[in-house]
Amino acid sequence: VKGDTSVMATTLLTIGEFSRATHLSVKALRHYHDMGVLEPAAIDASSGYRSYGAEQVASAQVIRRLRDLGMPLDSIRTVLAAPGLAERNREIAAHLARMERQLEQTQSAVSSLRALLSGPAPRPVIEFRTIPAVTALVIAEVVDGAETVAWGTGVFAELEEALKATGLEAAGPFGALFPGEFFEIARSEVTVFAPVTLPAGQARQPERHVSGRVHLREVAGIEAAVAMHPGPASETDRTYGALGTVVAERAIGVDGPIREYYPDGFDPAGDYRTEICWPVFLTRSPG
Amino acid sequence: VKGDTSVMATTLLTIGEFSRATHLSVKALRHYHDMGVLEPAAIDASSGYRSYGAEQVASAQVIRRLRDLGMPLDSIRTVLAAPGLAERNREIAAHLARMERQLEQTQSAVSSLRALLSGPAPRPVIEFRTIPAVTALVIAEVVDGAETVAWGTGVFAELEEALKATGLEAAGPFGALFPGEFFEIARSEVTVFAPVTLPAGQARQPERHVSGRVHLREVAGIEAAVAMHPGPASETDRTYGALGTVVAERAIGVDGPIREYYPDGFDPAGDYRTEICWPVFLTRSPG
DNA sequence: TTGCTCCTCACGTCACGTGAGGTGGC
DNA sequence: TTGCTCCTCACGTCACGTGAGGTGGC
Repeated sequence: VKGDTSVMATTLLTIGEFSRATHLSVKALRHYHDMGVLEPAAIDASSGYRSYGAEQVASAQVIRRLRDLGMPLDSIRTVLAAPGLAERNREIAAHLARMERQLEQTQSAVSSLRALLSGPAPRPVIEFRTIPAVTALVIAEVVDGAETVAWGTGVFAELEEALKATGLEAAGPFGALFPGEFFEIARSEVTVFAPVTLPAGQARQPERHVSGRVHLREVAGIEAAVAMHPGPASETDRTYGALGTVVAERAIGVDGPIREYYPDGFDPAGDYRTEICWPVFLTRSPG
Repeated sequence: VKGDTSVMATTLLTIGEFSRATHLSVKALRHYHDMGVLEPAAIDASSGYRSYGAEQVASAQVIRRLRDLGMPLDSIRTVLAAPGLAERNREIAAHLARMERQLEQTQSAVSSLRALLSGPAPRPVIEFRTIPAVTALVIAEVVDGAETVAWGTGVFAELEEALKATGLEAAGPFGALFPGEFFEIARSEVTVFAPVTLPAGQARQPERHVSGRVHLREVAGIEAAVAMHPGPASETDRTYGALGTVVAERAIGVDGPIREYYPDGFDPAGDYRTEICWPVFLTRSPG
């Protein structure tokens, strides 16, 4: 009679049995209860003993796999509570995309670690230069350090389109501005810009919306220590180190944002160079 | 004169300058100081201001990359303090190996998550069976959950060799015993065994050392609920869930270790089946 | 009656981030 | 004199693990 499932609505398991059936630790199961991720089917009023329904094994397995993938409990709760498949899959897809970005970062960390350990870098050539102000198509947004590369790809594409749509003439390679905080707290407003030549006679206006996220405005001129990094922007750390050192030695560093130019364009998949400009206060004619 | 590096032994940077040059946050740098991972070149006695030497930029970059790879600060300290290249590379290689194992686990989690979400599993066929005691070549060690698969590969190879070396006749597929704790706390003693037939007339001894980690001893008989999982041992969770549920419904679960058999051998890279045996107390003739 | 399972706090872990509250140099 | 940089606590985060100390059912 015990095995007659047509009579018993639900088979209840103790937390220990449930732990062995799902390969989740008892401590983890209690934690999931506290966090509202997986509520026991029943709780004994006097003893506090938890009981789990046999049909909860499926949910527990999903939780275990999502945790194996590093998904936070908050997201898992959302996934399990999702009303439809669409919302559920969206949350999971978003997490897998995060993981993919992380994997890319890991791969780049491995390769630059190899480079770092293979010996000292060739000292980059550093020159001091005055960079004049330009008018530019500009997108500025607050960005998280880890997402900058992915974000940049979309932003450069949008600038490219705006350049075509407006018919403005490009006046040099694309660039980007990173405030000091960007490196210190890995999150701040980043400005990406495409310098343009205004048609002769057109007056400069203070700032004008163009389309989507794109505005037309002036990008200030600076004096800077400049070095060309031979590889993509994701691995510029050695050149940053060299620049920061030289500026501390030979000039007065000032507060403005650090600037990068991408003379070969910006293509996360391919190879391109990155010109790094570290703002300084020139006290004498450089050379 | 400020730029004359032949006179100045070391250029010192403030923590802010050093932060911008290395892309490490000020908070992180202070933490690395507290942890003894990266000591500032100088500390002002009255103000407590930290100063970093320009040549410390290189170490900081290594630290940043190792942190990007998830290496704990303790290991990083070891790497940086390593007297020779050999020791340093050993530590890094060990970490990369850990990462590789983790990546494998992630990949398996993605694929079984896909399976879990693609709908309910076919109910496995479960039978109740009495498994007799056998004499076996045995290796037993305390193992961490995450490392079980890698550990198993070596262990099975060693058992295979011992089987050849002793000339004993195999008496069925290789198996393994997992105490309940193994699933509850993901770490405990795991026993792997190769059943053998003793030559006629040879008396059974209590336990005998054979070679390396291999012993010859009896593996106890049990009564068990048994199900064949169609895939490798790393993705048995659905079958475990079904078995745990059925045992709770239809039998009295007992305390002994859970047992797995590998009738197709054990090959982490390839495909093989896993037979799972959940110990029960049979109260009536099963059928 | 003795183990065994289960319970609830409370605290530890790890690598920082987040304020609070205060000081020194240009 | 006013910002700006830097300082030191102290506490928060996240997903549990690790005891301590105690209770209920066979």
